[in-house]
Amino acid sequence: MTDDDRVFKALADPSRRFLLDLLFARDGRTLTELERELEMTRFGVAKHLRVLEEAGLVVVRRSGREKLHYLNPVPIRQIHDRWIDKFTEQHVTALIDLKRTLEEES
Amino acid sequence: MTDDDRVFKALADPSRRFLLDLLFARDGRTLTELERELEMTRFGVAKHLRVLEEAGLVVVRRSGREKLHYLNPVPIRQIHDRWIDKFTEQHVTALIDLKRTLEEES
DNA sequence: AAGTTATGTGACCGTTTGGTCACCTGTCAA
DNA sequence: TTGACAGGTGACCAAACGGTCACATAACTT
Repeated sequence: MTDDDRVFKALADPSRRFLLDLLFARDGRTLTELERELEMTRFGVAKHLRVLEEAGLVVVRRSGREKLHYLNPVPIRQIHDRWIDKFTEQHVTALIDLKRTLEEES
Repeated sequence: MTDDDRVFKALADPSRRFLLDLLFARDGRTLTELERELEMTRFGVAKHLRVLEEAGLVVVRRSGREKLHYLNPVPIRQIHDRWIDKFTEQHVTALIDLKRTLEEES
């Protein structure tokens, strides 16, 4: 299993993406804290966090018996850079901004 | 199955990511042309392309009996924007550039 | 010390997924 | 019109994945 394989496999599950959303909104949460937000047993959440951690999408810091989880944006940016070059980036961001503007008007 | 679910599921397979790499290098290829680059039957490749197409990562244009495939960068950019805000983006790109520089020196 | 809180492990099971095959449709060229 | 070429469909099977459970370890509290 290669590094990037771990990253994409980790992102393939909606529960794990939701965990990233939670950490994007607020970093440094514990397993128990995150568990409350999902309709799933603690074991399930722990398993998902482990997958995210092994993919490098989440980094952890121990503090006593607690394990604090942080979002690591680097792998996400690398996905971006793999298929979007500097030149294309300008067009795409402009396109997305335009789309957003049009949707707000309607 | 939501839109973004389709995108992430599509990206979860290494063969499909390789197809995106091929189209990133050169757009507008046919199934037969792409098939030559993979060690897989035509049916397998067709199935993967279909998944990429349904996810909106690849768009197609018919030309007679040929089907030309193009890479669509928009969903990739949206993944980026989901977990990297404007502020963080600067730090992350700087970090990745630095990492690349250090690796080139060694 | 004893109870509570936070997290970790390995097994288990139903579902999904990757890849192949036999067979079929549509298009171009001689 | 006959054959070659480009692509599509539905069924099938082995392997991987999501989620749960019983059980276990470690740290804080009183």
